[in-house]
Amino acid sequence: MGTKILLVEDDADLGMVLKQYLESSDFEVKWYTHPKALLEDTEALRNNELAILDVMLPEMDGFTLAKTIRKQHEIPFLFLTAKGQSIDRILGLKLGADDYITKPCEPEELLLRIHNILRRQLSTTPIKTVNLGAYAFNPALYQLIFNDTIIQLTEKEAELLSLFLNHNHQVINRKDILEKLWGKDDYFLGRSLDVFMTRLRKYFQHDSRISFDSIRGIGFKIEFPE
Amino acid sequence: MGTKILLVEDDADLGMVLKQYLESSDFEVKWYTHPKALLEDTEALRNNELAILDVMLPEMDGFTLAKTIRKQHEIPFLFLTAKGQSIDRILGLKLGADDYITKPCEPEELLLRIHNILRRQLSTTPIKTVNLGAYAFNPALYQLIFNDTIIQLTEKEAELLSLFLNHNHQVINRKDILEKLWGKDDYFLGRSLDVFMTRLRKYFQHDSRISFDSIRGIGFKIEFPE
DNA sequence: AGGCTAGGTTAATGAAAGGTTAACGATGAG
DNA sequence: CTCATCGTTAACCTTTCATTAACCTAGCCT
Repeated sequence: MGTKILLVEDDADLGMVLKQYLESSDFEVKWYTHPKALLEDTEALRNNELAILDVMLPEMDGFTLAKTIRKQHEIPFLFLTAKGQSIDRILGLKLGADDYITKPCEPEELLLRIHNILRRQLSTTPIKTVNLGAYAFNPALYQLIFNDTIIQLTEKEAELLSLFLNHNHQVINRKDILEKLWGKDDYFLGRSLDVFMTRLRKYFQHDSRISFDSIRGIGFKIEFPE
Repeated sequence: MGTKILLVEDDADLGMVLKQYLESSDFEVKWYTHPKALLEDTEALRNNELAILDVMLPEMDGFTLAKTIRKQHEIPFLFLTAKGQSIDRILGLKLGADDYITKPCEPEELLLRIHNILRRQLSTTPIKTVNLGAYAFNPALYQLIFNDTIIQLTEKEAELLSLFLNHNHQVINRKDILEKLWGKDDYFLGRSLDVFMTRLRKYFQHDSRISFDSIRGIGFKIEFPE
């Protein structure tokens, strides 16, 4: 029994080839020719582990489709792009394990990327929501729950919080945070980080067990209750 | 200034292009045309955060190079492969964050993969501490641990202590200390050093085996238990 | 002994890091 | 086009730390 993969590809020939190739590599493939067909198939979205999306699709491009799906489901994407096509938007999605590959692609490369994603997936997909003292956090939906009220976090807030969750009880460098979330480290981004720290602290002010202590010259020490 | 990257590429044209492109993207790039040159530059291996290796190199291919470096240093690799080249061996390396990209590559794709690697990188760096009698010292976090309590040192205190650790049982000149930590030696910096000595002595007052004895006119004699 | 200097100690000072709040400007939805 | 949203930048304030200053003690010389 193989891993279940969703495939959205409008070109009938390519779709068929991919499906057969992946099936021969021991995956279970469900193939859609229209983005909408996948969106409506919520059962499939819940039970599959990877979605391969063509970027050029009728009605709705692959990135938009991915973004729409992300609002509800936590599933990694592998995008199929034509050579030279801009991939800036992948950076915008940024949640987790996504990757992309250019068409036409080597079969082995496709398999490698799929395996990479699944490998990362395994180690990084935790529970749907994490309990944080008096709070609960859903990383996929950027939501923080406190006393039955939902606090909708922004993308960066959620990313930062997710990063901290993976480093509970640890000290984490400013520089590492900046590299990881922003890709580089300069003065202004550092100030930006400070602004986000203030925001996170405000969200968590009602549970004194949760703290983000600053360590001058180094970074922050993260504390969440077990 | 951005993240430091090592690049090994024997083709002069491509090497130069890559170096310039990455520098324009705010990375700091050190470029080698031969694998050996990198292997010998241990200082660079310690202080850099990502190595981009061409797979086809003179004398030693990129994978072998990576494997050799891995024995000593923990650094993620991004491999440059020609299209169609076998990539099986990348799977063999298997250590976490590595990735690869096929030449010729889109500039944005290169940046994307670099950022992906750096993003994943953080979670895997371990912490190490040195035992000092009744104390333990973590140089990376500037922390001194004594009886389960953490004493947060400042940057200069930690630097000074680190210097002393490298000269256990030895006499060390005032002048050398000043040159090393402050870059120069004048009257005021000397007094500053004395202030730091007082502080270090206070921190370590609970273990009599640890001492920083002054030797008039010369410097200090450092003693830590083994 | 007394004078001189190196170093010990503590407190004052100024610069830089970080905290906080608000304004700005890009982006995207309606 | 207008409005809302969100990340970034700006401005201002607080805290921290290295440096400087001031005063004190111990060693060394004649």
